Amino acid sequence: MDPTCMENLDADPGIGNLKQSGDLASKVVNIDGKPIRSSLKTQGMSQVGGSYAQTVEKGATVLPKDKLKGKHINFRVGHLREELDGIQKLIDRDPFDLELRRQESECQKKFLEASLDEECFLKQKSKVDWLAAGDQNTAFFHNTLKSKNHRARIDVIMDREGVVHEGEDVQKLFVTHYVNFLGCAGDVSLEPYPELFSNRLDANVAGNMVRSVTDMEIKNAMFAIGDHKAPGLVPSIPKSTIYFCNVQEPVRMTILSIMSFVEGSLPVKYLGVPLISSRLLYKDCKILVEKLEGKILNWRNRMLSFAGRLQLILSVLSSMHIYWASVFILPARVILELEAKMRGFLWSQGSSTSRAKVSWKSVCLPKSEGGLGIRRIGDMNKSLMASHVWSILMHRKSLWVEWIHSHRLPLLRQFFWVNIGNGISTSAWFDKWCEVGPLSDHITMRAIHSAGFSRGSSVADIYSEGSWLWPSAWYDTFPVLINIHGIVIDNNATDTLWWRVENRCLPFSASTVWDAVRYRRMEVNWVNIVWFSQCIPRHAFVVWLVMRGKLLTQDKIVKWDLARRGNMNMMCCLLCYSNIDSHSHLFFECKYANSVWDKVKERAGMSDVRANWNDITSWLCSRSKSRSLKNVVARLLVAGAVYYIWQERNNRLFNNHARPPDILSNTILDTIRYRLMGLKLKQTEAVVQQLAEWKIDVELYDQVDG
DNA sequence: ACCGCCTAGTTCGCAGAGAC
DNA sequence: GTCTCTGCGAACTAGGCGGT
Repeated sequence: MDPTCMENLDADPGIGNLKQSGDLASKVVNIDGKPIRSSLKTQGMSQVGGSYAQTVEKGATVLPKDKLKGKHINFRVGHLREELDGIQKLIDRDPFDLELRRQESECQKKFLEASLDEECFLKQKSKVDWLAAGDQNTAFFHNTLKSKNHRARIDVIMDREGVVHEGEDVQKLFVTHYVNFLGCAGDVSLEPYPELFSNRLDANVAGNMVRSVTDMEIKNAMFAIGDHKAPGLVPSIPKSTIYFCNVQEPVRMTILSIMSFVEGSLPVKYLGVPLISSRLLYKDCKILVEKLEGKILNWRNRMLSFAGRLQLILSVLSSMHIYWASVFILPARVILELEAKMRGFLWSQGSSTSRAKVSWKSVCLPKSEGGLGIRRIGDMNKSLMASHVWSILMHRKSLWVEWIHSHRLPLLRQFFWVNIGNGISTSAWFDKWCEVGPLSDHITMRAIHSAGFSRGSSVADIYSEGSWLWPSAWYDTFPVLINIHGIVIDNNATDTLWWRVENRCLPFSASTVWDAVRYRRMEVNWVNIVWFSQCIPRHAFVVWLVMRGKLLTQDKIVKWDLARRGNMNMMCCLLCYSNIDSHSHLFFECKYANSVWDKVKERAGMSDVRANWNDITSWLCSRSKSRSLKNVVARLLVAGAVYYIWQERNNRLFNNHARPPDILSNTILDTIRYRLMGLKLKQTEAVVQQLAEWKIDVELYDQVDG
């Protein structure tokens, strides 16, 4: 055994502890194979990973001879690693060099193979070493043995009086303990003393207690439990708190002494939301705002793109308030602040340096209507509240619903549509069951009463045998009644309630309600060319801004400046130095932008399209439904060109950093090429042809069947 | 016990100023 | 062009107070 072994053991914290045998804590040292690893280290082998101890336990497998190349393998791994490092450094300097990329992947493959060989070899080697070193009279062997002894030994023990025993005493203490525990020689009769148990069961009852129970008995017992009771449920004292409201002091004290619950005080939280007796105030949900703020603060230091922030808003921030919004009607101020925080995060990552480019109202439209698909908190709140209203109208069984029905209902009825069945449960005057709306909108209570009906009349009460029972004079007084046609009363069907939006009866859900109450706009035709599954999100975001005409271009700044100061600043497009920049100038009338686009448009199949934003978008829109690779590529390229030209413009403006147009167009093409390489495509003839144009090796692809 | 009056606290809508 | 801040009045509610 290598004499340096002991030093290495010391270097390893787990093993080093072995020396301090007096230390109680070190008694349970875990050696799990570390000595072996240490011994391998000393023989000049680098470790590759994996547990050597495991391999020892699993038993030897014989490796083919060519795998056992020893030091040669080790040398090869080191060499390949250096080579790989070198190539990667070169790639860092020039990320777009394709030859280097190819070399890297080749080298990486070789490196992985070599490391695998090395690992196999070392595993095998460790088994051989263990067998050889195990039984020899070496320091390593004795150390291992010593540690095993320590692990199984008790040096100090405390008895039940709290006296600590050490050394020899430990052994004695154990013996006396077990002598007492197991009992002494003497009376071993199993008959207890008669006075030990005063109450005894007679043989009959005792027999009953141990007989087997039938399934029928279990069933009967279960069904005997009340519907609202759980078997064996008793209030838990520590988990329960008692709250008083308007209770006099002596009564309160008496109740407290009987119940032995702890008295609680409001405000208290239940299921994560505050339990309060009055309406919800701003200070009750301030915590929600603070939570959101905390999240944003956590993300502040990350460099996130607009698209990244949008994703966080959609997936994290937008869901934080949902639970509260489903329980409470949130105070307007809370909604206002939550949205202000989201807004601030989206546009300026929590700091207040930059301003919103698009109004929040528009941002919160669905993507199909030109927004970003964020939902307004207020709208969500309304729609979630509506699900409570829904359970009221559906008479869901609950105390709360019953209370609402007796105290609060009459105001809400008119908003819902009833399909008449037998007409019994529908109010003739207040429910909406015909196109003209609730009849109470048109007919006065006085008229209803003088015609012999009452407030509570149902549809069934005013319709019989195919005709209406109201006086014919009503048609003169309330001409709107002429529009009400006969209805079909089906005595076997009950009246059903529907959520009705624009004459369509929909099944109820929070999202249909949200869709009905939210702010809406005309659908935009460009949604599919901005947002599609293969899009590059940060490109898409800039294109979205362009589509809305909201990039902060010079023509806009000039306009405000004119309005404010009445003079023209000296501005010019930083790409071509001739005109001031504007959306139509940048995409792609500008000489610079045009030459960038020129190199790109051919690949997009848009050589014949004029380099004008309107022409380009209408060309794309006419193909926006298509999901063929050709059209996806065109959208990707346009978005890429827009993104990089806008980036270039800003780089020149803020960083004083300029690139020539062909660098830009190459960057665009490369970026799109990498995107294409990451797609999963069905390999049709057209796809193969497209990929060949991009010089993408079809072999590299994850193939998708069907 | 019930009613009306008053106050404090709150939200809402609106408008204008100002910042970028 | 968008957002924030500010101020204003209207409207509402809870709770206190005093009178009947």
